[in-house]
Amino acid sequence: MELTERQKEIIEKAVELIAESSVQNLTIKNLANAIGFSEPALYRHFESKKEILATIIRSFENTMNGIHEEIEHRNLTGIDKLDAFFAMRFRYFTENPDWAAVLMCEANFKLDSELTGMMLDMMKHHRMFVRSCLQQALDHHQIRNDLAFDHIFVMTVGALRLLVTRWTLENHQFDLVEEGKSLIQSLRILLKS
Amino acid sequence: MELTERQKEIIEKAVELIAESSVQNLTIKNLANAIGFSEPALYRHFESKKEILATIIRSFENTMNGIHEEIEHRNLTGIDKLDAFFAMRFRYFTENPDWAAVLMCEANFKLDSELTGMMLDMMKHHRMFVRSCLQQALDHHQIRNDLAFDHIFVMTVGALRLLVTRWTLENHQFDLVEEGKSLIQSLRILLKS
DNA sequence: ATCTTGTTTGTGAGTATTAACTAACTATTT
DNA sequence: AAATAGTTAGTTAATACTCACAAACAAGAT
Repeated sequence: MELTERQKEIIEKAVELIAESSVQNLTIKNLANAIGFSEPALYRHFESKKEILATIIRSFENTMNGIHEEIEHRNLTGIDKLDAFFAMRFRYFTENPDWAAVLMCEANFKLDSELTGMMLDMMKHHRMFVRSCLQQALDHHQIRNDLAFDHIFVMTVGALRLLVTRWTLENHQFDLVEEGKSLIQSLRILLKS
Repeated sequence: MELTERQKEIIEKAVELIAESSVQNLTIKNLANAIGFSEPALYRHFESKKEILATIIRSFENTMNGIHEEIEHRNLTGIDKLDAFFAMRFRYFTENPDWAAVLMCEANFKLDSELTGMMLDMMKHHRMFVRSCLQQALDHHQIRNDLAFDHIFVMTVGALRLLVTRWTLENHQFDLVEEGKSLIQSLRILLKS
């Protein structure tokens, strides 16, 4: 799981290439050219193209785990936890916009059923975390209880997801962190009990 | 723009193949095999692979235009118009689940910049329609006015989009029309003034 | 009825290009 | 002398697409 500097450089460039258009743009040749060495050199650092994609998923998972840990350290509950989580996510995406473009679109990993599985697992983790926060918020009467739980979930996550998608399609022309904060504020107003 | 029966069959199969995994699964060979004729036979009906993808986008656009026309016939306003629009969309997706999977993911058309442009245009149209409905709803005081317009938009569309995405990922294991209706109901409750 | 002619829709055999990946070798550092 | 990280020159398979040809069918003229 420890990556060498060269490996980090490779997956960074790979993410760049995928973000530029799509996974169809990630070829060994393109990737090697982007880094500035020959195709076979790539195979000194990764077994296969699939392994590169798998590493991208694992790296992102690692980052998200880091965010989760930091969140747990802060002893927040319910809606404040969720708030902090999304704020940190937006900050990460702002610093790594290509990663946002690549990972918001699961189609990029449909090359292989194993990769698709990894992607679904990650999404499940994310979903469970958000749901637990929302459940906690409900339990603490931080949010209204006249709505189906699933609807609250889908509105919250759907709105925030779409914000990121728009930010990507509009070439990062607005401040995701600020807009995100503001959107979460609106969600809090709507959902408060 | 008029398609022959054979052409309709071809794009239907093409959509099936893309939905099955992704656009990477759409090759001339796969498509010809799925239909049951040889590769060159395809070129009797479409100039190129790109033309097949463009036809998919245009067909969907046509369907959506049909929905828009029918909506206009009903003389609905604001939130009722939006309601009817999404209900019809969900009905269409239920009857054509593969089309939902293919068209909810713009990455499937990043093969070519022209296709990407067509896709963005279609999304823009969609966005403008929804925004006009929401603006009308605001003007008629059907929805609360203490929230940023963009936030209302992103919550509404984001929630409904995510519902479709989940429905696709979960292999259509719930009734999209019913769940959609129920979600719209919740949105109306939240947003009413 | 049949011959001619043209159109439509298919075929088998091929093209050029590009994909992921490998083998054998070399320069550099440890 | 051994591991590391690169090279050139390949391989094999798949890609989108083309070409020359053929079967099927539908008029229209004889």
